Amino acid sequence: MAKPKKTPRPKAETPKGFRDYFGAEVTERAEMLQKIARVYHRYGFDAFESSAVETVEALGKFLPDVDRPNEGVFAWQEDDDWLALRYDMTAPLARVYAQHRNDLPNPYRRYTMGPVWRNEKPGPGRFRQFYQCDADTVGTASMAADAEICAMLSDCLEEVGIPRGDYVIRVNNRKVLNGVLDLIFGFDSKSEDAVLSAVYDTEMQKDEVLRAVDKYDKFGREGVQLLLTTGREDASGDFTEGVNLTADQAATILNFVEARGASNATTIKNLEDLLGAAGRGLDGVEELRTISDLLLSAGYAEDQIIIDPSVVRGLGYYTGPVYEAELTFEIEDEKGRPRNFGSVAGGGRYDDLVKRFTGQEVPATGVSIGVDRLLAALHAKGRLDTQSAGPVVVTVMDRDRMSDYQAMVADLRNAGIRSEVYLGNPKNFGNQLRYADKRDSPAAVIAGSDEFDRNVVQIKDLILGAKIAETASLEEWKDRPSQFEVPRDQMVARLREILEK
RNA sequence: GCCGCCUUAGCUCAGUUGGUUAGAGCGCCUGAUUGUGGAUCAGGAGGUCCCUGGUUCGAGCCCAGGAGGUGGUACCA
Repeated sequence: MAKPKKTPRPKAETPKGFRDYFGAEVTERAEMLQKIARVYHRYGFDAFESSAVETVEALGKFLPDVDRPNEGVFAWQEDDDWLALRYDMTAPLARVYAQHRNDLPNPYRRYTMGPVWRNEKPGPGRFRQFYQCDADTVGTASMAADAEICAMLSDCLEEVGIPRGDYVIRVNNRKVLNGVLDLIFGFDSKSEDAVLSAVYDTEMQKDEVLRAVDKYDKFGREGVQLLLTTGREDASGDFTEGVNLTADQAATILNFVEARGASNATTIKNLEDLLGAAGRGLDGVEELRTISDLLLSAGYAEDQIIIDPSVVRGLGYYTGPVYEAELTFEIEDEKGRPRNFGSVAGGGRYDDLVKRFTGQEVPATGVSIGVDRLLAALHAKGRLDTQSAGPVVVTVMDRDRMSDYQAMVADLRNAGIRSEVYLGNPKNFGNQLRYADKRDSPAAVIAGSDEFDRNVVQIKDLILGAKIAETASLEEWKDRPSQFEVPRDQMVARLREILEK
């Protein structure tokens, strides 16, 4: 006899960076997705859904290399192909558009929602699987498309319960930032006479500058100043290399980042003044002016959508306008410290993404709403009625009358009332009410032989009962002030009254 | 990836200078009440003190290494 090998029990745990969603968490998100989708639909976007798995090749430059095969994405090899879970909705859209471009209308406008996956270190409120809800317009370079996206984003936020004034959509333009960098580095690296290695170094440095500017929100002027010049030490004593710019160069950049004026018109004027005669930066400013004008005439005020030169949105694939939605109200974390929620949505124009597939430049612009973050923000703010209504529980007094109890829930269900018969062991009656309590049931139905003989049921208002219990003495409590008797044929009507309260 | 902090019951945490049987609150289960949620009272279950090795007569406590968690930071389509 072989020794029976004890197989270790599997640990019941969610993998790191993932989580489970129960009851109201699922329905709340479904409702939010539906609200956002309705706005997108109203704006004329078409519903669309693609597979969660793409070839790594189609997803883009993030090829898993030999050393770090899973860096960033969840990828695996199948025969000779590398496959991966999508990490956003935009890269799949570029693939789909390139693939079906002959059959799709032009411009193509679609919205889509679903989970995306990122294989990276999870943080507080940051998971490796999360929901996004995207809308994009592919095939037009018109700034009207960008303006529309911003307007729609504003509508979405208000639709899900964030009133005007509690959010702001900040708009910037990559072309302006690049114009600033041209100014700093003294030449356009794309020109003919540029030395190749110098171009490379400069481009690297430009990326680093963008990264530093992106942290303006987090570290403030001083922090970015340090990052741009000599480097910065964080709270834990870790040191981040600086970009080694001169103080003058850093100051020029910071002047742009802080160029926001009291109104969009002032901001635009500031940007023009700072850019002087420099080339491509001014194109960007002109685009910002167009977007701002379009939004103002569409009725979106500058307390909702503002031009803010400090918006960067990563290095990314963005080529023109970029947008970011931020919640402006303060929330507190578990320890009561005020916390900044950061951005809940973002997007921008990416004119080169489809080109990877087709070789032709296809202008496109779109937005992505981080649904989980938005939900978390609403929760933290207490703007979500978390009280999920449980079912009416029909208790079991007499197991031989099961068919009568089933008839009761059938009546309730036919009347549209969420209800169920207690299916656990009915021996201990107290447990049945405790169960109803735990389920957040609004009411329980009670009927034993006594009630059946007289063709009545007891209805117990559990919400009222809980309220009474807070103050009542034992004797008052035992008196069952929240319970009353009704004829069987009035059960549905009386329960409906309770539910409507 | 880098830096810091942490790891004892389902949860939140005590645990003295290294000392014998590791505790509390909350939660859970049972009963007082087999036809009634809360409160109260009585009782009960629940532990690989993260792992491995070392020091010691003796380790939850000291030392070394590892793992996991967490906070910051870096990267982030």
